[in-house]
Amino acid sequence: MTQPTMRQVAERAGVSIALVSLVMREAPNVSDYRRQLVVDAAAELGYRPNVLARNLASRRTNTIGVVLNDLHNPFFAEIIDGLQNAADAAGHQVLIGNGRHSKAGESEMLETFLQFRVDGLVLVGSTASLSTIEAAAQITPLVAVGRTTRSKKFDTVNTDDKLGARLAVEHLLALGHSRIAHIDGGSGAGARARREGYAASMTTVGMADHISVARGDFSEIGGYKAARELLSRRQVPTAIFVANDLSAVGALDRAEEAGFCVPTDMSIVGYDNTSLAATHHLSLTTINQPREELGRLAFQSLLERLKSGRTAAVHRVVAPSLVKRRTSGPVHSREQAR
Amino acid sequence: MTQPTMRQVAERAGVSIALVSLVMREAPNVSDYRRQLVVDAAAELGYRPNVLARNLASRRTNTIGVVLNDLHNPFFAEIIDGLQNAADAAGHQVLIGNGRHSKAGESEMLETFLQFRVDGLVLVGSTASLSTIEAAAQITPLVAVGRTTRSKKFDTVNTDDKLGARLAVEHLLALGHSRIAHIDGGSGAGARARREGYAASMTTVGMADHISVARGDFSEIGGYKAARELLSRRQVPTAIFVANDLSAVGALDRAEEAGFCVPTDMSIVGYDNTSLAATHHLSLTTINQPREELGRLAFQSLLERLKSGRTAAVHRVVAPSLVKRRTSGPVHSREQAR
DNA sequence: TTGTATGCGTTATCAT
DNA sequence: ATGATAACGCATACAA
Repeated sequence: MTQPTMRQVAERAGVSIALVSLVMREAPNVSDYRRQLVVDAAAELGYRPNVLARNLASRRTNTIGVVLNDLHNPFFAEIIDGLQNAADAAGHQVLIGNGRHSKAGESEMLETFLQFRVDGLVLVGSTASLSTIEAAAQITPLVAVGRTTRSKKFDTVNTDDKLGARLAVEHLLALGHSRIAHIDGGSGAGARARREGYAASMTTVGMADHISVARGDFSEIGGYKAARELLSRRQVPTAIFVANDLSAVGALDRAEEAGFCVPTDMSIVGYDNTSLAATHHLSLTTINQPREELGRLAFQSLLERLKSGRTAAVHRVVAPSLVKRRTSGPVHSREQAR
Repeated sequence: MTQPTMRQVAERAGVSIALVSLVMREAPNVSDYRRQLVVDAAAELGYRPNVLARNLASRRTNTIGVVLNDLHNPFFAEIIDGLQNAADAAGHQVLIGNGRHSKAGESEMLETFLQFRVDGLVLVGSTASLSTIEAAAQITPLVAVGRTTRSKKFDTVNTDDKLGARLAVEHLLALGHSRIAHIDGGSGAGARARREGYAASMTTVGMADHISVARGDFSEIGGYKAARELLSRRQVPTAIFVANDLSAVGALDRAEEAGFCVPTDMSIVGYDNTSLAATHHLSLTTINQPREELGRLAFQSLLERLKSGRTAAVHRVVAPSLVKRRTSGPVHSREQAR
């Protein structure tokens, strides 16, 4: 149960601890002969470097911490994929912490990672306060994904959510809809921009009167409840733009439960273009976010601060796109008359 | 950027480093007066304990590592929920590593956690070789979730998958089906037990002739492809029992794409009862696995080894149950004639 | 209750 | 190319 140390490897190989250290770090100036001695001794003993000691001494951990907030949303899984590919290529470890949808949980994870002295921090879908994030960014390079709040202290990577919302609204307008409602993401990351983009687009085309927003929370059940409220309002919408795919599924459920046929009686457009939306069964019209690229760019931001010592904040924005599927269609005359 | 240490806190508070250490660990025998001195000094300096140094010195990390293999499957997210609740209550940190569906990735994550000297390891949905796992279990307490392989070296927590498969088959039999096919999980965790349970149940009721298995891999696309193959066989099944929900969605997609109406022409039963299956839109008949309990029990196993020093392996099994929804129904006469 | 001293397993500097 | 040795930041036995 007690693991061998460099000391024991050194003794067995008949060399100094320093040399073992050099071999472990694959230093160039070690004779092949002694290197082999050390490698063999280590293998025989089952030596495994103690990363705690190594990181303590070297003052680097070669690890970046990712604070996630919703393990249930495939959107985040896909961001991690991109992030991890990039980190792997650069030889960095990725550790994931679960913020569990709560500010407290998120702060706790943040603190844990800071105590671990990670080299960098990635916050994805964070709802922590700006001051919390900035405080952490003071300590270590930090990038927030999907958060539009701009700060001079940390980097951000996100989709142009206002544009995304506009694409959704314009798609529905083109299909003849006017009573287009929105289920938002509450105080979640990116929710505000999508909500504002929706309102702005509606206003631009002279449909400010039809602006109708129900509060959601980016969860499936949140979408369900919001749809229930929306469909019981005096002015029933003919289309709903939902702030993310997960909520859109909930909204879809409620709409069908209430007897609406999608897309005949009701069009629904989601946001994210997760694997969920792509399933043939759902076939959800949605706004694509380039998820892997978001992850990749996040790591790139970190790397720039780590390697090049960049300190000025960089805010990267990627473009969303419309993905037409089966949950949106032309407005129906029966609906028009409702 | 360079963080304060205990030394500086001690100087500022006018006490010894040891006393600062005591205060940080909330030791009982410290005078209120000095405690306050230390607490204030720490706050003023923005002191944050260095977990690397702490863990190195104390030889405990208070952290357990979880190796996940599929971030995209909500099934795992729900296990983590249960695990994390239990760990929180016991004051343990949880760090997650992504094995990324590959043996190599999983081994790498395992190694990373071992180098971090985590107090315990949880493998969920692992496909690593028995020897790899046993080697790790030699070093630190380890529990595998969803892996039926029994070993004397590590604990396991899993659902009785043979029973689960039987429940699925019996449900379909009761609906009048006889040509019941199975899409398996390939070499994935739990796949074998479900496949064997399926075959055994079919045999028991004298339907060994109708045993028909297509290879999947627990992924959505895997389910899609397997269904495509199944539906093109000479004997087209009237029902499919799929090894997990995610694959069942893929199978459902393919069935509908091929013109089958579910459940009229084709019944589909999944496995896991993830949030996915529960959506009104899918409403997938499935076998429930008590996911949070799996997570809770996993942590409990670890805790027993950690606290009580248990060393004998314990294998916990929980019972699955059938959840009837809308993707399964009585066999249709037209189908019978096919 | 508080302080002193040693060790945890590395890295890294400086000799040789 | 290799070895001694001083950090790294903290915990902990022991002393006071």
